[in-house]
Amino acid sequence: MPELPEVETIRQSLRLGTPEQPSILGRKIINAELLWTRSLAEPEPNEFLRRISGQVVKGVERRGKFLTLPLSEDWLLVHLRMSGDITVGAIGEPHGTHERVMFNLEPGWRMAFIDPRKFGRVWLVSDPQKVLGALGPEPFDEKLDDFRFYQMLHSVNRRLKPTLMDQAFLAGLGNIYTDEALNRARLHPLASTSSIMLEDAGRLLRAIRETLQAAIQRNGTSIDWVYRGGDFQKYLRVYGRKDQACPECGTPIVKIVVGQRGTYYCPFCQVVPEEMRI
DNA sequence: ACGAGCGCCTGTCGGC
DNA sequence: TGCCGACAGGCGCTCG
Repeated sequence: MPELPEVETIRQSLRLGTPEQPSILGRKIINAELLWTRSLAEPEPNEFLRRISGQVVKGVERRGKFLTLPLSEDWLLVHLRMSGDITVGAIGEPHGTHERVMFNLEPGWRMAFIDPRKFGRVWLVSDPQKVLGALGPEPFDEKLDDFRFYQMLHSVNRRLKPTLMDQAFLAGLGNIYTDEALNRARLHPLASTSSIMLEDAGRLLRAIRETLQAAIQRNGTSIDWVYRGGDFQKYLRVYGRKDQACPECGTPIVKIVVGQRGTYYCPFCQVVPEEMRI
């Protein structure tokens, strides 16, 4: 499920609460339960359980695809990877099937880290930079302007899509929104970063921001059994739409593999890069 | 510096 | 119906 818009949606629901559940802000963590040990990245289980008990949730923030919760003493960091989710419910309600870490909160609530595929990870650290330090800029960072983005693209020499998905380059894009943004910007996923003109870079940056903003407004994308309640899947232009008409020109969407990931694009709007033509 | 391949996991779907 | 491979929103590692 989770790329930046889905993590942002979860962040907002945890921070503000919903009609069914309260905000976790200001709540004390009575204790935690580790139901799948490998979901914990660090510290060791015993230290984790001891250290987290009694800490208060001071904030609910996000950095890239990480959920970052400042606690009274440490930082609780969560990465949902492919199938993670976080829910809040009343203590005493029946347990769900894929709960991996449970946080019991005062008074009578619990926050569950749920993760069917078990790829997600939780950290409890005093210095979040230890985990987040290598991340690239946030897509909405005001200091990130067209020229700076152009410079970034020219500081590497690789294919556009793997570059945009590299969290050290830019934090937050995953497989879906990269394809969507590239389509919006009319750029081919295999185009070389060094072939990008300043105008292309500006268009791509705007496309990334518009795509993410629209997805956040729809509460993210829900596909298959990994369901969060968002409905941006109704507005996807290319992702998962092989052989269907491009919303811009009607040309059937093509699926290829780039960096081992399914990649969808319009062969008419997103022109095959110069260097790949024979 | 970059890309391919693989491991980590469970669930779903399409084809036979 | 049942089985089996392909595939899935991510990322870290090794090896060329």
